[in-house]
Amino acid sequence: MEKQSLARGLETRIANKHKRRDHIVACAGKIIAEDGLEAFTIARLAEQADVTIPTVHNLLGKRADILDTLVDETMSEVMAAATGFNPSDTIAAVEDFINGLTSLLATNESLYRAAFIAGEWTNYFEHRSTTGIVAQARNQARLICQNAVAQGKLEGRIDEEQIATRLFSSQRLARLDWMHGYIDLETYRIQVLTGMLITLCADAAPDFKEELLAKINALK
Amino acid sequence: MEKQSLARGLETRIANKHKRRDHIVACAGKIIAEDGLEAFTIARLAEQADVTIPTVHNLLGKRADILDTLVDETMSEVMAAATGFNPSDTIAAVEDFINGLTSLLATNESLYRAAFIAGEWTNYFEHRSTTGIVAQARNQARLICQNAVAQGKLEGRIDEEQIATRLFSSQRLARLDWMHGYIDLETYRIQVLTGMLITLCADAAPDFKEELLAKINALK
DNA sequence: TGACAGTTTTTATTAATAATCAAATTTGTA
DNA sequence: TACAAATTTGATTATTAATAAAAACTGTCA
Repeated sequence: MEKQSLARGLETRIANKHKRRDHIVACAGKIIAEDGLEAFTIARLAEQADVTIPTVHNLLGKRADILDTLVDETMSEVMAAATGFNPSDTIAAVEDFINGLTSLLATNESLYRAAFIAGEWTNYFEHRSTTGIVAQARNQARLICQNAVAQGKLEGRIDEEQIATRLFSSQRLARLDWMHGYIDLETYRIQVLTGMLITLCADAAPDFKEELLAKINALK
Repeated sequence: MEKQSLARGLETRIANKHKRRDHIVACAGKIIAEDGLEAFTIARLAEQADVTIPTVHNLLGKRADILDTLVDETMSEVMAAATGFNPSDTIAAVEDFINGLTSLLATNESLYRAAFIAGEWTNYFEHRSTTGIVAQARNQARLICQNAVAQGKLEGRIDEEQIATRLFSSQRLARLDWMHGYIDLETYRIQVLTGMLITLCADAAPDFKEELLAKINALK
């Protein structure tokens, strides 16, 4: 009896609450995408979402929480886009990875930039963590390396973990430059690709190295 | 006559002003080093420096200007420490570079971390700029590569500019991890070294590659 | 040394922002 | 329509950056 009384309309309310919450998060992304992180104030967000400031806080918590939410949601899209390549064809895997990623980013470049900036700000990419986007990216790099070693494309004279680390780094560093607006998305793509291929060169068996060099020099 | 009147005691005043200014900047570094950028408020700075808030503003301008000043001063030390190696001995040059740099950072690790954090925040490392610490680091990397190519250590099958870019990147990325507190200074040193040596491997002539591999595997 | 011209510091104040609480309102259901 | 509970909001507090104008101080020279 009491339970029924408590539950009266609760489910519907929760569903509505989520809708309103999502709307506010979308507005947050829009503000940051348009005018940067500096412009992202609670007052501005409330205005944009057509609610009052306390409502924003009630639904999403404090400013940092709102950024966390935005970053979380955006990064799950990014994660999804950066998978699905076939790790056994080393060069194709590298290409598919970065092409998939930049294709997604291109769909709303300023929003994704905003989310990455917010992510850096909130320490989302704390790379010791064993879950999340960083761990996933590292695992993908490792997988590519393991396959390449197994196929004799890499000689194994350098620890494959080291190679994987550098593959991952290529992607990370270029992304930072794109995020800061130093380079555009296409340059980002090329730099990641070049960086990864050069890294692979360091331990490549002769035939594979020829293949890599041809690719690298075609990219210039 | 009027000029003399204007100049009355001016030089002494300017000297004193600089002293007071320097003291405040030092306090700023101390605060950030101890409690991070978040703790760095004008009120806290004024208290630490034993002056009032308007004095801080009068001597150093707005908050962002204070950070700029701190970063500028710290980075000129860093620049000085990261030079002076002999670029013709490739491996030694790489080692001297990173050893010189980390030795300096070790003298006041938290302060330097603070300055790098502030520098990222103020976009000090905007890497398109053709002057400053970024350009210098890139030029050093380029110099090392040019020497290596000239000596036949690198085969020149990969554009030496690309190799230089990756040498520079190795340093930059590891430094970011150190700055964020993900890795300690010694790990930073090892990672830069490993990254640079692996990069050189990608285009190394056979003999030089053996030398590099020996170094890399000794580092693990 | 003392007056003073100009610099420096400070008191007082403004403006912007994040965050919270209790009161008023709205919502979904029976 | 009435109700219980969730939601929103007006009002308010606290923190911070920044500034203007008055007060205090400083270094020099007669």
